Amino acid sequence: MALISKSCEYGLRAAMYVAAQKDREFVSIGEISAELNISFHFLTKILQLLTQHGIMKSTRGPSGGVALAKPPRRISLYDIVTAIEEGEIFKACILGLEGCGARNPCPLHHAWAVERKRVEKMFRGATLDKLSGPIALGELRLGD
Amino acid sequence: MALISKSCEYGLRAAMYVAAQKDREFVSIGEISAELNISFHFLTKILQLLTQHGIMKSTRGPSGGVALAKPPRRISLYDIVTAIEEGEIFKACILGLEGCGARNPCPLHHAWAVERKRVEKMFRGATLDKLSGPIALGELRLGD
DNA sequence: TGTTATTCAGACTTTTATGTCTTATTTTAT
DNA sequence: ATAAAATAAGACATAAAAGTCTGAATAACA
Repeated sequence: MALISKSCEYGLRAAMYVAAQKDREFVSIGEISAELNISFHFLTKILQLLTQHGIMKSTRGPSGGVALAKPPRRISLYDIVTAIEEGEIFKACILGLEGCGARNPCPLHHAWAVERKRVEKMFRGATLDKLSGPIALGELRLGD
Repeated sequence: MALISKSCEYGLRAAMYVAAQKDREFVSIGEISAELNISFHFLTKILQLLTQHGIMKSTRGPSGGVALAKPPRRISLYDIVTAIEEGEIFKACILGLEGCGARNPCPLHHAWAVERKRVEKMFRGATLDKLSGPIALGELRLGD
């Protein structure tokens, strides 16, 4: 059940990694890719999406890297997912039918609408400030 | 949020279509593909998976086609999904981490485990007998 | 000022998912 | 028997996702 794409998985993990580095602001993409075992160039493109969406910021040159562009409590995993995934991710019909909705529903519409909403809430509620502590302490893992 | 693959969407829709044909047992794949607007050869391969898993049965020749291999109340959308999708679809970590579990969890493990279980229940509870009536009446749609 | 470490941009390649086509096999009916 | 209508099997093609590579731009520092 690949709810989200690899790009998205990587973006989420990277953002949480940055958030967990409390004493530093900018973290290099090289470090993130090495620590989380994600292809450097691929990750670079994903993080560029996040900077373009105002979720992260970046500076080049030595001691450069990426950093959160906003206070961690104002960045949720929902923000990250919607920045990376294209399309109305939390609106789509589970059977892929166009225009599936309360009027003209597919057989799973009503049941799925409930679950979809719950998952959306889960992502909206998961802000980086809540997650960064346990991650920094090693209680929650982002890699192997 | 493509929870399931296209193959899976097609397989689910096709099975529900067959279940909704109360007065007939065998339905040709050509009819299903035309009615649901799914590529004929692609659908053929998907339905072969379902017959190989004992969910459907098939006969060749004129008036042949595919039919449910079991009473509709004994076929759930969960059965269909797990027959088509490979891997432990309802077990996977949302961040794609190997060995994510209660011990050694990813940051989303606990929250996601709850939702995942609910979605699994939704699929398990959705048996073809419950869905076929409203579909046959045109209250629930399977295509455009 | 030059060197180095970094992100940025985009072309390119590989892999996986999706879709198409052709040929064989089976079944029914004439 | 023969023809027609269907599934079975598998090769082939296309599209999308994932991953790689190269060069340019930028920033820090000696």
